[in-house]
This record gives sequence, C-alpha cells and structure tokens, in this order.
Amino acid sequence: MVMKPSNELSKILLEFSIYHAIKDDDFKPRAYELASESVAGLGNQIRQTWKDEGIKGLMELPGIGEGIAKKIDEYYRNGKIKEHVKIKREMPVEMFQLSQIEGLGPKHIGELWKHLKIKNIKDLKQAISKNKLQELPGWGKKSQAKIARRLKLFEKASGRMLLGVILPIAEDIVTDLKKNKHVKRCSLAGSIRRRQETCGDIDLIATTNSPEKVIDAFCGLRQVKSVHERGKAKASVRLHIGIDADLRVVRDEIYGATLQYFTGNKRHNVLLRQYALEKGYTLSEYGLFKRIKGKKDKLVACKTEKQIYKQLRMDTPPPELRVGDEELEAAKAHKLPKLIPYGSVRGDLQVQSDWSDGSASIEELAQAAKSQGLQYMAITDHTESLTIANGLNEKRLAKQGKEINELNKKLRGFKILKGTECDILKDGTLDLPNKALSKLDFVGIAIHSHFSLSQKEQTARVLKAMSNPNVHCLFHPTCRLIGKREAIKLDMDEIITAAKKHRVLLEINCMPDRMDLNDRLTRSAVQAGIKLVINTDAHSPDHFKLLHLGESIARRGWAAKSDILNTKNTKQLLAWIVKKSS
DNA sequence: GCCGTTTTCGGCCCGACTGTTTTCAGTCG
Repeated sequence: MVMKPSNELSKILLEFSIYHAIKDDDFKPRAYELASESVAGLGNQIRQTWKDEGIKGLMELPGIGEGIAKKIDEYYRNGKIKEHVKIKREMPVEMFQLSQIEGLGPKHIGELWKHLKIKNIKDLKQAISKNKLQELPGWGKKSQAKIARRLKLFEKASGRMLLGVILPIAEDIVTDLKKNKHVKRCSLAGSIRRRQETCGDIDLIATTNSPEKVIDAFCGLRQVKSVHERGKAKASVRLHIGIDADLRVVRDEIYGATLQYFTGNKRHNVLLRQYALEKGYTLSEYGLFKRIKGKKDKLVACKTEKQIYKQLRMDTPPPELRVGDEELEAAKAHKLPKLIPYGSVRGDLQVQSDWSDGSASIEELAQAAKSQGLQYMAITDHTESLTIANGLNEKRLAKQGKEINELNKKLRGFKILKGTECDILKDGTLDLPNKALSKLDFVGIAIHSHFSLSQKEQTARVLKAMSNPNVHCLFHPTCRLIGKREAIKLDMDEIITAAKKHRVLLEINCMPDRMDLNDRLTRSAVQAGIKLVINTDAHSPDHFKLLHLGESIARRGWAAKSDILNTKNTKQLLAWIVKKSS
C-alpha cells in the first residue's frame, strides 16, 4: 500500500526517517516518512512550489513544516543537505536501498551496520553467504533465511505493475476465491481499489466463518508461487507474475470496517483515525468504537463503509479519492464531487485503423465499439510524417473519408467520425494543410518526436499547434510512458489556459502505460473548468475495453460527468463540434 | 518533526504475523 519514493529528495527524506528510527527517536521517523511520501506524491510540483513560493509555500504542503521545508530549500539550493551528509559520514549505509528489501526495517539495518559493517546489498549478500546474519544477537537461522529469500525476490522483482495489467489478474483472483464455499464476500482493497495508475501489490479482503479454510484456499490458488506468511487472519503470497498478494480474512459482520481500513492509503487512514479520536471514537479494521470512560469501548459501526463515515458526520469518499488529500475536509463539509460513474463514456474519439498502424479495419472497429455499447467513434489515423506508422497524407485521408461515408450508410445507431491524429511538427505547425483539416469532423493533434525540447520551446510548440482553429483535441498531452519515458516538459498552466481560450479538449488517454493526462493534471484541468475527453487510443477492437481505466483517472481527478465531453450522446457531441467551429 | 474546534505545548493509529524470546521486538500495511 505504501508508495515507494521515486525521486532523490524523497529518498533522502526517507533516509532521515530510517536514521532516526535506528536512533530510537519516537516521532521523527514518522514525520520524515510522511514528508517523504508527500514529496514523492507531488512529483515535479514540489520544485515548482519551491521556485514560486519558497519555504513558506513548502510549509503549506502536507507533512512539511518549518524544519523539513528548510532542508528542502537547502537541497534545491546546494544539491545536498548538510545534516544528511553528516549522517552519511557517521553511517555510510545505503539505507534507502536496503530498506527496499521486505522485512528489513530500520532496526535491522542499524544492527547489520553496527555488527557486520554492512553498507549495501552487495555486503548483505556476502554476509549471507558466510552465514553471518544468523550469529547476530536476536537472530537465528530462520531470520537469515527469510532475508535471503526476500533479497532474491527483490532482485527479481518487477516492481510496480500497471493498473491496466494487474487489475484483470486481481479480478480473476477475486472470482476464484468467491468460488470457495466458505467465502461469503470478497473484494479488492488497497491501491487497486483506489485505481492508482501503478500498484506494488494486490490487497484483498474476504469474509467467512472458517478463516483457516479460506486462508488455505488462497495459499493454494493456481496463481500463487510461494507463501510468505500464513496466519489465522491473514496471508501474504508471491504470485507467478512476480508481485505479492495479501489477503485479510474477517467475519462477515465487519466487512465494511475491514474494507474501509484496507482501502484508504496510509495518509487517509491515519488522518481519519486521528479525526475519529478527536470525536471520541477509535477506529480499526474491526469497526468504529465509541470510547466510554472506565468501560469497554462500544462498537457503533462496522457493517458498511458508509455507516462508519456517517457516524463521523462525514459523506463517504469514493475509493479513488481516499489519498489523504482534500477529500476528508470535503467529506466533512458534505462537498464531495459527484464523480463520473463508470460506463459513462458514449464514444471513443481516438481510434487507429489498419489504414495506419492499427490492426483492424474501420468496419471491424465500428462493430466492436458498437457491441460494447458505444454510439460513435472517431477514426484518427496518424499523418504522413509518422512514416513508421504508415501515416496518411491528404490524398489517402480523402479516400478514407469516402469509405467512412459508405460505412455510415450501412451502420444503424452508430456514427463514425472522420478524424486524424495529426502530428505536431517540431516548429508547432501541423502535418496536414488547413484545407484538409477543415474537412474533418474531429481533429486530434499529438507529439511523436523531439520529446526533449526545453520547457519553453516545447510549450511554445504545443501552444502554436493548439491555436489552429481546426483543432479539437490535444491527444496524450504529456507523452509520458510509465516506466519508459518521462513526460515532456510543458508548462501545464499555460496549456490549460490555452485549452480554455481556444476551446481545445485535453485527452485522458486510457492506454495502461500512458494514462495521460494523469490524475493530478486532470484535477488541475477540472479546477480550471476546461472540457476533457476519455479515449482509448485503440489500435485493435479489444482496446475499447480499456475505457474504464480513463474513467478511473477522471474519478481520481475529481471529474464529474459534465467535465467529460464524450459522455454526451452523438447528437450532443456533434452540436459541440459545430459550435466550436463557428 | 508536524500539527492545531485540545493551537505555540504536548500529543502523535492500530493490530497481525514472525522469530526468538518465555513476554516481546521488529516489520508491515
């Protein structure tokens, strides 16, 4: 459930946390850990905040007070933090690296350094091969074997998986568990239930009267490779696909409390439990309890999540929002947004056919989209400069238009729009002449080259392209590929301002490795009041099934149905397009 | 070190599992 730090600064903050934990400080470890998570979650935004608003601005961020803000300031000024350098001199240990191994916490890292001078994973491996760990006070053969096992897994680990990849696998596990006669209810929890774009593991909960039988069934699933731990109430396993799955088993009566407990991210849960304490309650996976002086706490809510939040005088934040950000305040003030429901998208406005790099004909794509309940799609094949994708020039585009006209005559209750995914050239001009663009129903523009321009050049390039009056939509705006390619450097505030000015839609792209816009940028766009579209970028008929992934980003970005243009029906959509061009 | 309808001091979430220990510390979520 924990989000691993992805940048240098959050790693340094986590090393502070580990160091203070080794020193047995009571509360600093938690404080630095929170700050580390906060920094990791904010990505590039933190540097921007520092640039724009300095230390004061940093202190506004969750988990960051005066002390840590000053350290962050020092880091951006000098590239290092004196106190961190000092710690490293005293204890030259790759604390972050070692902490990535499951089961190796601060205390162990400290002992390994103190007794064996282990600084990093290489040292650890050597020590294990010489059976040094099992000789340490408080350690034994089993402890050493466990660390050895986890070290191997760490080296083979595929790390986090894309939501689009892991979700179907996780849903299969739920289906399999539900087949067991002892299982009453079973649900996904954790980061998958929140629909985080990548997940480090699969969290599940199940209810039963026979916990041990359910734990047995779980550990024996065909997807399971090995068992890490197996108790009466929970089990943790490694799956063949290379990540872990954790199951928590409880009585059916407390399903809601357990689901609540294992869905929120750490910050949401900690904040909620603190709030519960303020209100005279205590909250755990067993329920919400009223604290009564001199008596045993009294159970007041556990059946449903809603019951728990309601008892705390709050609305229930949808799982996608439970990240410990502003959703708790909104829930207390009864001002949670009405999120776009799953299944709201009526048509797909980015689809590639076999005219360029798609695998299916336009007709096959139309049939697939229609059978999935969609009312329209825009065929948006690539343009000529993308030779590798067999991009279309003006002449082939006109020919394609005729084919679409013929198909539209045949199709009942489904409309194919003539479109393009027009390449944005390096200088911001478009890869098709305006004459050709103006004949299309839907013009999407996208960057496919020169990803590493400076922010100034890249922003100017995209702004120029967006200002073309024929343009309807900016496809996959940041061009990031999760785990493969960084986002291009764009001033998103300027892009959003331009989108508003020129009435250009921004896309939420559903491809599992794109998910672009991401949740945070979606939120900024929603706050700015601009319209978005959710597109699959389909290259084959089965890609239409990915629409729910884009809907999950929209939900995480606090978007309502009205924020997403392609939740409208065909008639309303066409009316919007006409209005845009007038 | 952070934070505030208990606000500049004095709190800081809670429970399961493991291994090595005869009652608990460390780790995790």
